[in-house]
Amino acid sequence: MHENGAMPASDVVEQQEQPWNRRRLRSANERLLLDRLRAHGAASRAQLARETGLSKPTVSSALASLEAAGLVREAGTRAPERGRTAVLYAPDPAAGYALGVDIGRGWLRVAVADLDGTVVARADVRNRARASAALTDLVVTTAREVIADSGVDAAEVVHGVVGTPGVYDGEQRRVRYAMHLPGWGRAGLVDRIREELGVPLEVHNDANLAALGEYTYGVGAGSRLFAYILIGTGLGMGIVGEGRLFTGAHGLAGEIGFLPWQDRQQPERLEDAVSGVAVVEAARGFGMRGRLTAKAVFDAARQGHPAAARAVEVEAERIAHTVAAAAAVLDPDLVVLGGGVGHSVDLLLGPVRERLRALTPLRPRIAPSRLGADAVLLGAVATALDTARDRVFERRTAGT
Amino acid sequence: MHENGAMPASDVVEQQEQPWNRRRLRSANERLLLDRLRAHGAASRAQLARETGLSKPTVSSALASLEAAGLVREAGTRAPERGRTAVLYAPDPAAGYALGVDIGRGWLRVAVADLDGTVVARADVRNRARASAALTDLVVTTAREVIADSGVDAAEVVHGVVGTPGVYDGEQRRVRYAMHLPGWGRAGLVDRIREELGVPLEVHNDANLAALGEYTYGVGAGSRLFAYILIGTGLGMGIVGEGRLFTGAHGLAGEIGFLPWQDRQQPERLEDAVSGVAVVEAARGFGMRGRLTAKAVFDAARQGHPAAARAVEVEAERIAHTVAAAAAVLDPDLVVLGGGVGHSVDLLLGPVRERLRALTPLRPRIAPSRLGADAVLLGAVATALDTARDRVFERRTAGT
DNA sequence: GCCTCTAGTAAGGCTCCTTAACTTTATCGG
DNA sequence: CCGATAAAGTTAAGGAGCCTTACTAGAGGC
Repeated sequence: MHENGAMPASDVVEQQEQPWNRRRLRSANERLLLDRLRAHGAASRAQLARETGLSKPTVSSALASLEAAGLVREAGTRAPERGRTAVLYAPDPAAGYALGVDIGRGWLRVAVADLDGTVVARADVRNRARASAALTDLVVTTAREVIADSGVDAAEVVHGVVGTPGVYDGEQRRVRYAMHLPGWGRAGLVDRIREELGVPLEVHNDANLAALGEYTYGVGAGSRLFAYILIGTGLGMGIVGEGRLFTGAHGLAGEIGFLPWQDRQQPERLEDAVSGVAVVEAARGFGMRGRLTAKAVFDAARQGHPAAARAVEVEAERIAHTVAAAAAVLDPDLVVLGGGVGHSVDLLLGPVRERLRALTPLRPRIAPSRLGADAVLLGAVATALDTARDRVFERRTAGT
Repeated sequence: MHENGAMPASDVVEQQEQPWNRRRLRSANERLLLDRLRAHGAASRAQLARETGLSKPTVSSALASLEAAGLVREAGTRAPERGRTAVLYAPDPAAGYALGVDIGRGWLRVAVADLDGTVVARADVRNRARASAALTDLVVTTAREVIADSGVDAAEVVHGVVGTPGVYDGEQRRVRYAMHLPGWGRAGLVDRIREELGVPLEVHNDANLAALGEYTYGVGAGSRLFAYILIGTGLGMGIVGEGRLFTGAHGLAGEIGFLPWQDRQQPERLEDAVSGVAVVEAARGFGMRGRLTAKAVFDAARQGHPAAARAVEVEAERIAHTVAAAAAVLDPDLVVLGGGVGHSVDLLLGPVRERLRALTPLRPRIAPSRLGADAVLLGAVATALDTARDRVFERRTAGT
């Protein structure tokens, strides 16, 4: 189910098939401690011993190894009610860095984060590239600049994730179904970026990453299963269950642009009916004139313009249809609306909920995106961090 | 995501949080060997050592422990090209037994299987119960009979799984949304069965179990992600990814009866439009007369009856709509059609595929159920076996 | 009969965990 | 100010389980 772009993360299943010799035991316990520190924050050795069930000497020695490997560092002290003050340990965020890239139609965004997930450098650049070479160049130079800005040695950037519309086909080494990015479907582009940057890269669908971003940093935190609906130039959905992406058999899960949809009017594909363009078309249909954008229509609706208001109603109904279909198939506990319409979700939320009541008895919580335009970038960072943490651990403990 | 009915399987996540002391290492290696034997069949000690990466002495001693615990037994010999003949070991199927129950509207089916998955006893009984007490009694007495038939000591039946329409609500201790089973929604019924049988029980949705059945014993084997659509009195879908059930946030995933559906005609809910009853209604609408059943309509269509043929066409279109929605959201590599219409899938398959071409560019493989009416029962058995194997391993290795 | 090849066992050593006792350092109460 | 107490952390002894090496057991080829 985990359809990585390239450079797949170390295969968990195979690792579990490995036998349990002593070396793996040691490493498993070090890993246990490190994960605990990441999840619950700094802690003393005695505390870790109590919480993990390991003995105090074991914790001491494992922590010493982790510190020697640069994975963990002292982080202040804490005085208990009475007794000796405890020395606290915390993961060293500077043990490695991850790179996140969001290649969108209008903007290219790049960020570098440390292992704590703190973004240490970032750039947002207009994407005016109209050919594949220009785009790859832009990505490479921007990424280099951001890494330079961060003051981090390039070799410390352990892993990167690129978000893009469409789906990366690892065999043909190219992105498919990315209609809105000119030239971006050519083969070998990602390989070129990877080579020039010297960083292992994965490529993922932007809606999927946005979902992961909302899960890690946003409104999806703690959800058992939620769907992120990205409504912009295109239409996409990302699904996150138990903190992991649900990508389907071929990486096409959530391609809700393909949902069947027979309107009274023309549009045959749902994508054409829900995306930003459709709002404009609907507004025109109801009699609005002038140079319209989706944003303009929403703004007009907010001011009480009747044709715009009706266009928004139509859009809400279509979104409700999408949500209803997703709810019936997936049973999420949360649906997040994001993408280009993010700014206008306040207008849509009420009507969508109302239409939904008429469509289905299932009513998942519906919430606007908290991260807005940053969702994809932060999702890319979060995903890159996941494997970066593994890689750093492996690299640094292997040397010992 | 794993919404068990009750008596949840040992929580994997918590187990992974446990520290790795030597006892767990031993047990992990024994487990590794046992799983390998189950997956790839009988093997010698030397062979296991080569394949798992453990040393020969370790394999020998672990296998000796497993044999002493009754989990593994000698299973003949094999002579290599030259050299000493090897003694083969295989999992002992008689180390424990699992119980599967399928509570359907028309039939109650019960089976007992050994740890190899071989059904050792089975009964199919008409379900004429019209009240909750009668149904629970029928389940209990039938299960007792089957266990007695199998010649297995009741204490050796380690785990059971019950399949039913609807969804089990573990908090309220009752089955919800099971419209077609009179009285079956009352609270505490499952607890009563569990008590009277003295077997730990889980309850799962029938479509979900059917999907698992097709995955384990049927046409879904090896699929990365597939959906089983159960079309009978009701309409349901089970989703299996990487061999595990996908149940959604509240166990309602695949409740495609709730898919939005606006037909030119009346039915508002898809369930009413696709189920067996709907076929009959459609046939009547096209002018068929007499006492009709779904089966009768399909038979007539096979004979060339024009109204019946048109009713089947309509049904195919509705199924195609369902498949298209599932495909867009989930991206399965396989969709299995089963349930009451199972016998008539040959008639539907062609038209469904044809309609699908018009609806969406995504075209997962569509196949008829291989297990037919046994899918739910075998799925229940397979699910029960999963946890039964764990339980038996824990119980028998704990004593050592 | 001897060689070769594979299966399986025995002995010794290594790693890493645990238990238990001990040291260190803090607060509290007189 | 000093001993009692309590918590943090270390040291030392012991043990469980794995690996390596070296061996024995049994089957076939020459």
